[in-house]
Amino acid sequence: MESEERLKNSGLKTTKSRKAILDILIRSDQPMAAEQIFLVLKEEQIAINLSTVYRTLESLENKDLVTKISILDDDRMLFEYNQLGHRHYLVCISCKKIITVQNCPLGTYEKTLEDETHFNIIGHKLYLYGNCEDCQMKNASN
Amino acid sequence: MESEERLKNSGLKTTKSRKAILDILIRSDQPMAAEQIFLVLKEEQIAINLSTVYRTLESLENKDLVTKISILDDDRMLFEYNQLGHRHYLVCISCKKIITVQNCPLGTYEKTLEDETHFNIIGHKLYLYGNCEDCQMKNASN
DNA sequence: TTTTAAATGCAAATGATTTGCATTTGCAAA
DNA sequence: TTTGCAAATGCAAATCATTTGCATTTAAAA
Repeated sequence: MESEERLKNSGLKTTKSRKAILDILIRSDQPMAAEQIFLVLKEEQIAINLSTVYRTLESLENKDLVTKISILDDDRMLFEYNQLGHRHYLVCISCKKIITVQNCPLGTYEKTLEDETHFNIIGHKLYLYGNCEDCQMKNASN
Repeated sequence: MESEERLKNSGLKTTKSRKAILDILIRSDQPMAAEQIFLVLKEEQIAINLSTVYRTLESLENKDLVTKISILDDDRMLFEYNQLGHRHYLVCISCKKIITVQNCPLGTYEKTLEDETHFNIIGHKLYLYGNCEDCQMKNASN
């Protein structure tokens, strides 16, 4: 219900599409592509047009209810419910599973880099790639 | 000439396309999209098909002569000559300029995360976003 | 209940990338 | 130097993810 609260407070209308899409992203344990969301909606007999899914994700992103991430070797944009906390992504290069990681190893690095480059840094995205436990075992037995 | 050496040693044929594309990436101070490379080739009157640029980049990437990066809010794949050293990317969200950064703030973080998640981590990509000095000044005067 | 702007459905369009196939080319072998 | 052949390329079309235009529907304020 917190997401509906945030939706109401966002200035956007509280539409069926938005509630449904937020709900799916909240229930998902990893970022999803627009078409994946669309397929889940279909499974749940919620008729929403794919173009609406794209539009809705963009609206929600603009209001910070959703964040967009971009994984190398995946052409698609991925979206997740914005849990309002800093996070990184651990990606299995075999099964493509994405695990969110909370702790940030950067410490004061952004500040240090600002001093060196005269950039005004507002954020970062860190993706770590490797093989998950399952795929390690699978690969070892092949 | 080092790149031609690496190309010869890569097992790929040393074709005109490959030499030309590597040369352009080496001369560029930041990662480039396939179409940008294509346009520079055109400017230099080097007739190479756009589909060949795509194919060539993929071949070169497969042989680690080139690396592919993916910046949020840029649909395109970006490519750069693989200087064979770890690096991160500092991206200006206004002018989209990308600056390569050498030092890595992660320290032993990958190892720590491996212990926590039982992943076998093989690498990471770090993108820092902000405004460059030029765009800070430009934005301040608008 | 009405009104209205935002949201949506629909179909088409767009742009980045990939693909199939005929032809050309790099280069190893003779 | 020539030859043969698999890799590479040009070309045009196809594919896929995403966006767009426009008519209709809907959320919510009045």
